[in-house]
Parts: sequence; structure tokens; C-alpha cells
Amino acid sequence: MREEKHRAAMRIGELAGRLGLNAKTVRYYESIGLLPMPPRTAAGYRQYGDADLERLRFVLKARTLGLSLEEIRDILTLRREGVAPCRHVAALVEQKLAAVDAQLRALAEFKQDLLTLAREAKNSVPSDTCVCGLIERHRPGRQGEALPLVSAGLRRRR
Amino acid sequence: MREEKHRAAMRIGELAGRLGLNAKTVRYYESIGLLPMPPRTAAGYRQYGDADLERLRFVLKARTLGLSLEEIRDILTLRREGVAPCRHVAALVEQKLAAVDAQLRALAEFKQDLLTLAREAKNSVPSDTCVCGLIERHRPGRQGEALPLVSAGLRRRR
DNA sequence: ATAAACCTTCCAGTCAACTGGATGGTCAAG
DNA sequence: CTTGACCATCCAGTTGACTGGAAGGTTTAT
Repeated sequence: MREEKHRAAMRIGELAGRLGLNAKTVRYYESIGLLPMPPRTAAGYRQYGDADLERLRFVLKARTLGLSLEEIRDILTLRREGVAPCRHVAALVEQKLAAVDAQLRALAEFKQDLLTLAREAKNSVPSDTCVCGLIERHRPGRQGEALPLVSAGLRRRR
Repeated sequence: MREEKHRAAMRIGELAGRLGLNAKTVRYYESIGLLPMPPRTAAGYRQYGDADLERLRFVLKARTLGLSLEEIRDILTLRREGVAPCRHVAALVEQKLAAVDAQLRALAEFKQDLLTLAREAKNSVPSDTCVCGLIERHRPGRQGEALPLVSAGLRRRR
């Protein structure tokens, strides 16, 4: 059995790279308190361990689901080992749970809307000559661009 | 039977008010092509009807679920009566459906994470003396403020 | 020992989605 | 016929979440 599982010390580039993000973003997350300030090497390089990887993974998951970085930070205070969570943060998690449930319902409903739209799209004659150009009268820019459509996430609105 | 269902003509303030948003926002949505340019009164006031109310309601629902305004605009081209939807937009709806399904799964998973967190919060001694102040060393500002926590929505990430 | 590929800080820019303010016209009530 | 609540446009500011660039130090491979 080889003791070769990726252990402890990695630098910011590796941490970021493993989760598919920019080192700048990791520093930014540290600056807003989402990630703790890690130990540094003699030269001042940040040193991350597996715990940081996990914490960041959680952040990314929550972010994908649309929580604001501020909310994620609040929720993460629960994870800080050794500190008693205040009622305030516990309540936050409760409320987030309720929001998640509401979201699950709304999402199911919206799925129906989309299905209706998709059905309509199939029933009418699909054409490759696109009418989408029409809506460009408002915002002229780049219509040759591929749609992003990557992933959706949950987000707070003001 | 009274013929008193709210009919046709309303101005921007009423439209916005009924859906709980700012008239400015409605104008902004028009400016980016989310809403069609409505007819105007002689004085230049925008006149909205029930169809506009419905369209805007759809926008809000999709927005709550986190689609970007640009994506919503694309999806809405499907609704424009009389025009054949191009494959491009039909494909968009298909992809959105897939995203919604993925989202439903991720949301369920995250709910489990939150439940774990909530359980931990209950097990450890809850205290009213809050440690949340600790994290304010990063971003000093306003800690007396009530948390917003309003609603969550689905959002695209770059 | 030098170049490439890292890392550091700091500051400024970008993008989406609003939001507000200035300035002025419209309309119904008193 | 004036007052207050609307409406219009235009332009500028804000917020959250990055992202890029400059200027410089470090590490590693050749």
C-alpha cells in the first residue's frame, strides 16, 4: 500500500486548479473571510491542506446553489471547530433549509413551464432561420457568440 | 356576475406595484428587451395590459430561479406569437430543462448538508453570545444589521 | 546562472442588475 | 389654479463577485 494519497501542503495554484478556479478568486475569498488565513512558508507563500480543500469544495457547492458569499460565510462559522454556534447562525441554517425547500417546489413548477415551452417549440415548425436577431434591436452587441448556458445556481435577490 | 376583473390599461407604476417591483426596474427590463415596448398614451405614458403582467410574472419566476435576464429573454422569444422558434432557442429550453434537473439533484444534496449542519448546531451548546464578530476582522462594516435572507434563486455563473 | 513558472501585494477595471437623482411634463383633487 | 402624485428621459452610482495588470520576490528545471 503506497502512502501516496495527495497530502497536506499545496500552494494556492494547486488548490485553485483542483477545483477549477483562479488563484485570484481564492485570495479574494480569503479577503472576505470565506477562507481562513492559511499558514505561510518562509517566503510568504500560502500553504493549504486537505481541510482547506474541503472547505472550499463546500463553498463552491453552496455557491452553485446560489447562496451569496456572505451567507456562505455565515453558514461556515458553524463548521469552525471548537466554537459554539450562536442562535443567530443556527437560525440562518434553518431559514436556508426552508428556502431550499421552497426552491425545490418552485423549480419543479418552472420545469413544467419549460416543458410546455418545449412542447410548443416542437409543435410549431422549427426553422434554422432564426428570429432571434429581432431582439437584438435592444442590445446590439455580439450575436455571433455561443450561448454560455453552463450551470445555474441559487441566488439571493435584494 | 360582475365584469370587474382588472382589465387592460395600467401604467408603469401599477404594473410594477402589483408585482412588487420598482418602476425603474420595469423600464430597465424594457431597455434590455425583456419586455416589449408598450403603446403610449398621447402624453407618452406607457400603457400595459394583462399580457404584459403575465409576461413579467414569468420573468420574475424565471429570475427567482436564477436565470440571467439574457437567458430569460432568449427563452421568451419562444412565446412571441406568430414567430417560428428557431432550433437555437428550442435547444436553449432543452438545456435549461437539463440544468433544472441537475439543480433539483444538487439542491436535495445540499439540503442534506444543511441538515447535518443544523444537527451539529443543536448538539453543541447554543449560546446567544455570538462568535460571528470574529469574522468581521476581514470586512469591518455594519454588524448591527439584520441579515437579509430573503429568497434564493438560480443563477448562472461565468 | 538564467528562464519559466510560480508566488506576493495593491489597485483598478468589468459585468450584471439594478437604483437614484436631476429635470421636466401630466393629471386629478381640492 | 396650484399642489402632489404620477410619468418621462438621461446619466451616474452601487453592489457582489470576480479579474487583470503592474511590480517584484521565489523555486525549479536545464
